[in-house]
Amino acid sequence: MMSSEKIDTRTRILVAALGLLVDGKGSQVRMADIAKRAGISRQAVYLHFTTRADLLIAATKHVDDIKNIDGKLARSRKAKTGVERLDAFIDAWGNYIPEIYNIARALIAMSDADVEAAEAWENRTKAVREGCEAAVTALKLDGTLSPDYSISQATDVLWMLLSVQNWEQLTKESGWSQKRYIKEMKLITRKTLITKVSD
Amino acid sequence: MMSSEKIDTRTRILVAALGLLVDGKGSQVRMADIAKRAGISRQAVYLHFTTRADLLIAATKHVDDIKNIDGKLARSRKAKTGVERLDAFIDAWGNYIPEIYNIARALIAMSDADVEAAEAWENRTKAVREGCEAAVTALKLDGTLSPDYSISQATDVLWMLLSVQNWEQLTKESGWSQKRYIKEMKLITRKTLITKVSD
DNA sequence: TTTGTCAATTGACACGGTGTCAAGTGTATT
DNA sequence: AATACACTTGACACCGTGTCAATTGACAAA
Repeated sequence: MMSSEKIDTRTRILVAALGLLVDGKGSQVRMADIAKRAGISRQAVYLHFTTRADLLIAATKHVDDIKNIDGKLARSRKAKTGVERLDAFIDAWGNYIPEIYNIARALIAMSDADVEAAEAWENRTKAVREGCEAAVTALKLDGTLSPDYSISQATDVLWMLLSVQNWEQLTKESGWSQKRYIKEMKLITRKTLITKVSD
Repeated sequence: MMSSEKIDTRTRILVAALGLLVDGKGSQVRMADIAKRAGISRQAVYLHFTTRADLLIAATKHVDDIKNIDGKLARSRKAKTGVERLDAFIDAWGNYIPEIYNIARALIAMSDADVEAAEAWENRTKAVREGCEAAVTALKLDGTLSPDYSISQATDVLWMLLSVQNWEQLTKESGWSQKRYIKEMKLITRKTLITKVSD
């Protein structure tokens, strides 16, 4: 029986889909392409996933498992001060974005056609928002959160700043390196969210 | 003959498309829907626009003409100081976003399937970027631009902050009012781009 | 009045992509 | 030998885009 060697067809499909999404033309990946890459018939894909959206959603979950985003985010929660925690969160999430960027694009593209896809993507962004809120709350507890904002408002702002679209714009349109993106985001969030330390 | 009264079919189509985009389900607007609303046959639409992308692009230009975005942006260029100019630009562009939001969505959605649509949208964002650059340059001349950034870097940041996606996230996801969006954007841009005046 | 032009109409169709269905094949299990 | 299961092949319905051909109706010029 061999526990390894023969990989689950379902995961082979997921891997194929991810492969195409990564080096492919974003949301233009068709069911037939995925099947071909997985080495099975197009129809067989439907034996494992009821719709394209279903498959895409499963693909993002699969990436989460492999890359262990939860673990990375958890580590950011251990930081002592609020500012350190903010930085750690930006490190964790900001460096995760490139990993899921292509799938994100596909999911976002499907979102206005497919409710399921929209919900899947919303779940993910909501999770990020929670991370933002936790970081903001830590700032508040330290007394370093800017008096301009309530926790909820500051969360809105941080969430906006750390959106996939902003990452996309800065790195893809403006040509920023990943390293620079992280560095500048830390700076911008400091400037906007953290109170002026004058003593 | 009557110069008015009988409106150009082409514009009737554009108006129909815009109407559907505004109160409709974003990018889900079909050629048949537009034709129906314009009161003509689906095929007749193709007598005026070669493709759906073509129509959508023409629709954005039509909005620009009607709402006179150029005029509004031009006014922002008259401000005396750099900071005033930045505010005026945010007022002009930020308040224009809701007008084009739905068309923007449709255009963005088509962008990874249709090269023309992608270019049309890119042209528009490029125009916004130029506005950002002009505002940033004005700050630089005043000596109020933060030493953290070169003109080009500051433009990247401002451009990112004023993206349609950020407007969408803050107003649609976080529930900010338009008024608040404008107010907070002015604040955030000040905090990130403007040097601390300590004297 | 006839002729021509032009916008629009009707109806049919090709294409590409998703999702479904039915019948068949090969292989491992019992 | 019988059964179950994963997968295959081939056909097909559905939808939306874009195309084509033949027709209609109005208005203008001769």
